[in-house]
Amino acid sequence: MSEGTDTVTAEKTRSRGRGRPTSPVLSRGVIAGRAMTLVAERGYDHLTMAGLARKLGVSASALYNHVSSKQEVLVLIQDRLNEEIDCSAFDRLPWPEALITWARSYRECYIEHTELIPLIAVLPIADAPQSLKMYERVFGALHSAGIDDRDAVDIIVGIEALVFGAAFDASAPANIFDPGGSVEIAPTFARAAALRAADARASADRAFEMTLEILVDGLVRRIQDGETFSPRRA
Amino acid sequence: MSEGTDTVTAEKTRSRGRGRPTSPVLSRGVIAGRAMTLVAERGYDHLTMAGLARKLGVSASALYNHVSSKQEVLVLIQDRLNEEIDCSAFDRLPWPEALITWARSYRECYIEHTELIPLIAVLPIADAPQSLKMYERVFGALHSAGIDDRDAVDIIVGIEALVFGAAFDASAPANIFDPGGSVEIAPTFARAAALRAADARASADRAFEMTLEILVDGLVRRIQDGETFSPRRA
DNA sequence: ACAGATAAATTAACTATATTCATTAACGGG
DNA sequence: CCCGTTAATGAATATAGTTAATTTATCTGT
Repeated sequence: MSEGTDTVTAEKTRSRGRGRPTSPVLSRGVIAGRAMTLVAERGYDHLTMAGLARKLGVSASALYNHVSSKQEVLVLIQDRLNEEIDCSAFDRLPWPEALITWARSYRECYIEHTELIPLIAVLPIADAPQSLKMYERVFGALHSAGIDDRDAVDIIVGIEALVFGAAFDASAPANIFDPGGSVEIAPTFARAAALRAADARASADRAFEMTLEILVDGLVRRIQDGETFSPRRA
Repeated sequence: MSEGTDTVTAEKTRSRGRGRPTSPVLSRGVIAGRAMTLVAERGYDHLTMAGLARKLGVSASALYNHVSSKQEVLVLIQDRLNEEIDCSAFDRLPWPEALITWARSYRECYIEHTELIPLIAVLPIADAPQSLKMYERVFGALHSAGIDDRDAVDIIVGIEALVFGAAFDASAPANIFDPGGSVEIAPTFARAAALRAADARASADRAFEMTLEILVDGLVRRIQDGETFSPRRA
């Protein structure tokens, strides 16, 4: 709520007609903030350039003086989002526990924004300083633990994959595994899936925690045993 | 290539003007097939109702006689896609290896279609018989291995999460981790990321294989040790 | 065989959204 | 004091998904 609370901002200090306002209404930061709250309130599919501009008390085309496309707005959102991921555990816990805490926080952030995952997962981080800072911190912890560079990156990538996938799962409807009228196709699975539907979110959390724990345990074990990280094939 | 090879199909057998054609050009099956090849050729963002119709030699609005929305076209695509996932390993390999083979094939299928993941990951499978058949097969293998119902579902969900996330990663551009002008923010990470950029796809494959292997190893170990699957918290 | 209902296509229009373009007006340095 | 820069404006364009009204061959019942 730091940059203007409602539709029209700075009404007094800027001219209402055409031409240059007394003090600029827009900036990349202001746009980012508004876009975030808009997405939080109404979901990504309601984020339109026109709607965003309206909330800012400005015309849509004015946005293009500060960002060159809607994609760029998403980059701004990404950086805001990644800023909320809690990396502090790397300062106070051994790396395995810190990794788990980080992954948990990472997932929490994206559960509310699964629509952004397809974009963010393949978005270069060149212009996202917060994301860079995060990676540096995680990577540093793994590096300090004696894990070689390539493996460390692979570990980060692997956990990120799990996090993104699990975020989808957590936001899926409870009846996702409901076979509907086709129980006869999958009788035994249907029985197990029914248990899950009772509390879909808790089940999703449990599956994530289990997978994450097994994964990190496996990493620790491999390091203790001095095994190589390279997989059997490929 | 089974249902018409080019833009206009069945030219001789149907009337060209308005009104009911001699034999129907469209059906859900035909639409699904064309949509699949279109997505395969040009990517999901080039799949438009108009473009699809053009490829079928038909007007866009004609599609709405067979599907009620573009979303429904996606459901058709989903079932076609899941049909291509190779589950045969569960018939000839021990479950840990079969699980790995299945996950590999699953990922391969979705690497070409990451745009569909956000939709498919949260799509109820009630009307997707192929997907149901797949789950029954995987679940059956885990059940036979003595894994209890709830854990078996969690394992499937966990691996699926990894698969979906890894599919994004594999389709990301090579420069995804390139810090651009901000090297100073993440100096050590930047060095490791540069190695990765040399062959991004191979690196993505390696990260996936490593994570998958550790995960399945961990599952096997827990079963051998008779440990519980429930995680430490949540 | 005929009449009406139905199916399956047609064209045209409607809506929403991103994006571009020419224009306008205040500010600030030479 | 003027002129270039900045940051807004509104109008226009392009692309999409979707709906509506219409047309006509085929099917069905009597």
